[in-house]
Amino acid sequence: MERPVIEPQSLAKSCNEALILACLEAGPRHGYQIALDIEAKGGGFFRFNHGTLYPILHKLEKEGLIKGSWSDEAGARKRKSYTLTAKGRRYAGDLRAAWREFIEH
Amino acid sequence: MERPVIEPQSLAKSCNEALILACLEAGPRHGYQIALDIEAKGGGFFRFNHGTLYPILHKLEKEGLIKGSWSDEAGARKRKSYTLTAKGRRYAGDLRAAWREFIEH
DNA sequence: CGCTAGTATATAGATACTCGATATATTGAT
DNA sequence: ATCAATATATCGAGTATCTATATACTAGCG
Repeated sequence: MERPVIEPQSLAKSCNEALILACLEAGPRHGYQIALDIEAKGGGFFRFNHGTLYPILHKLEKEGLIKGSWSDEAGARKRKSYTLTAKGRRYAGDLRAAWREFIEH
Repeated sequence: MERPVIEPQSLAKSCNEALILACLEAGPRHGYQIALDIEAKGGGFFRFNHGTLYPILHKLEKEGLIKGSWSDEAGARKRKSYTLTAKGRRYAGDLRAAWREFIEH
């Protein structure tokens, strides 16, 4: 099983997806937090669009790469926490390794 | 001048652009060679689409990040070699640094 | 010499994605 | 009470990408 989990038809598995998956590798978090993390980590270079974020999360969930679950704590605001699935973790690892070849000269 | 050269409205400066720029940081090369390099370096994970490549190169050239020049050697096939401009080199460096934060855990 | 495969750039229609705006609702601060 | 921040979500318009197609040169083969 050398091949990536999801057939990459191309590079269109966009920056957004790659960054979100890399972010979730560090641990589960909810959508808004992902956006803030990416903005902070990217040193202001990546400005995340909230209108872009949620559709991607839904797509990734539909593809089985991440899994969302609503928190139901009393007195706390409702939020949906996302975790990488086994499939998603493999995919994120492969994707990151491929990127590293270009990033580390 | 801490700010990136080109205002990144978002992440939409796609994977394709980031990879092409990172590729050209290693030295000038022509379109087809860029596609082969990215395929090879990405370990089969990135499969580059030739129909995608050339429009992006034209766009990057129009934005002043890269500069193309036709080789005119006798007996050799015509090809357009692309080089990073000063602006493009700065942008590519910033972009790579931002990506590194996510790639190197 | 004709055939095929690989090199090399380029464009177009259909599809998919992202942007920016908008909507809703809760929490914390002044 | 009011404002800003948190938190998720959707929609139309604009943009980018995919797939297929087109052109043309080079090298290798029998």
